[in-house]
Amino acid sequence: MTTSSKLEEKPEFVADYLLYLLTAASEGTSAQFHAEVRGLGLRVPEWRVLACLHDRDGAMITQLARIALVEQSRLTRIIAQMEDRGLLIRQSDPVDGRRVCVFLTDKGQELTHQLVPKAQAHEQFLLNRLSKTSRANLKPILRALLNTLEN
Amino acid sequence: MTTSSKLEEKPEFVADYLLYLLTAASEGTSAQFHAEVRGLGLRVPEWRVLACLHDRDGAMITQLARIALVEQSRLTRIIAQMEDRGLLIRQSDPVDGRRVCVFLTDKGQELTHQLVPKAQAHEQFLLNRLSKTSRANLKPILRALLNTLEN
DNA sequence: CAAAACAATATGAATTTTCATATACTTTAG
DNA sequence: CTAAAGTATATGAAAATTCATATTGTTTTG
Repeated sequence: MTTSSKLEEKPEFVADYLLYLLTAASEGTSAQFHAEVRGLGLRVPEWRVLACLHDRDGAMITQLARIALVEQSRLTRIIAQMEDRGLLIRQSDPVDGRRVCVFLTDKGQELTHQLVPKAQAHEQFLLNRLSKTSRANLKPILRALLNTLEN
Repeated sequence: MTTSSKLEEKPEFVADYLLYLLTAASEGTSAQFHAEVRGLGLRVPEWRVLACLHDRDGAMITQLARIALVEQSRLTRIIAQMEDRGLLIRQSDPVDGRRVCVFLTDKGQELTHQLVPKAQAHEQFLLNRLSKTSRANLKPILRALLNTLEN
């Protein structure tokens, strides 16, 4: 027999629920870094766009939306605002006229080169607070979890 | 010397960035379940409120906001809508008149008792797709990560 | 090749979310 | 006991987000 009886509360659900742990960990850790992002005058999805363009300058809107985890029509407006602020430029794809390719401007690159190292430093800060084995296992497990979603 | 030279692209940042992996894993896995939630006519934060109340019926708004990862003024409105739909009731705390305690109605409990097992089944579905060691380590590592945030 | 199906982006309009702050109540300090 | 400080919730107004769909361009098919 367990320690609980019919009259006691059932054990807590939320505190041990995988999706809660994932979301809380994601939001909690991100919040720390997002404060730095806002300090540089960017909103979170804007930072994500910069990070994506860091890897793939000239990506099209749909790609950016998928990688930056932002819905397409929302991203279209975010990109427009970022263009207004001189962080990037849009250019219609000569090969496929439906596509809009997005390129960092010098100003956008400057911000990106400021933020990516900060992001990496923050990641190290987080990982350093974990035990050696947790540190070694965290990313591989998350990748495994992501892989299960692909089929 | 590595395989990259000055003329090649630097290795991808985003795909291996911890906060990206966490957010993508969280959003990707959650999306599967959130489809079920919407199928029952609930929005995500509403489901989170039900789950919190499942554990602590009568919790106050601020507590719910913290556990459900929703900003307070937003939660106030969500709770109001849920009350209109007959899922819960608000009751000012007799001990501390500033507080508003939230209780599930029968209708709310019914929905909750439908969803919590679905959530647990989905969690098992996810965990079953991982290797034995990943399965064993995922939650403890996430808890460790959450613990690093608390100080 | 023309028509149909498909794909990428943009946009209007309703809804949601955020931010700052008001309001109401409680606790602390003097 | 009263004033000041603190806490919980609510709310107006601006901004962001979503959803459905329009628009434009491309690919496929008969």
